[in-house]
Amino acid sequence: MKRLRRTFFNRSTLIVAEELLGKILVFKNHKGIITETEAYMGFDDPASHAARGKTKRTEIMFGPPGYSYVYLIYGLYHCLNVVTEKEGFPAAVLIRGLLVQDQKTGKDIHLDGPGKICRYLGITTQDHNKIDIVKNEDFYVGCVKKTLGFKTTSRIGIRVGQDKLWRFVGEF
DNA sequence: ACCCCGATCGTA
DNA sequence: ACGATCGGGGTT
Repeated sequence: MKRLRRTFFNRSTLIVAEELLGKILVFKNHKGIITETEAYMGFDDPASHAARGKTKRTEIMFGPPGYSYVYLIYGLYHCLNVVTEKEGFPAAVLIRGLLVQDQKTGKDIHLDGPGKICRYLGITTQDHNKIDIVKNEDFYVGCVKKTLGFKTTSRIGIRVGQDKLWRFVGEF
């Protein structure tokens, strides 16, 4: 499958978040259609982990685009992001929705939530943080010709930064 | 060393 | 509405 290159991720995070809708996430033997994303970017976004500067956890968000950022939330769940924008500007897109076909049952499963996605795919901070998904053989985003319609809303699960409509929900 | 809190999810 | 569960990051 043709895959997204670094130039795709080296753009405005809002554009990347929107255009990731309908693309295919490939992880090992799994494939799924991305149905929901959120943007986190810059120093004026209080909901972003990286808004108050670089730390050991968030340094990947300051790095070059096209890398995974996987973090543990509430001590229980992992969340997958893809780093966006030029090196030095902290930004990433959170993958919140994925439509997969279960390999045992053949049934469609809508993984609606970032924790569910990582749990289903087996993505962890320990094993899958800071991976270059532009180069990796079994962790990348594939191109798709179709683009989905979408809506924007405020982001889920945050207390600050709710004024920004940076959640992108695909219509499929 | 200590404390608070969180980009969630399942159950009630 | 709430508890589970733990690492990050700021403060002492």
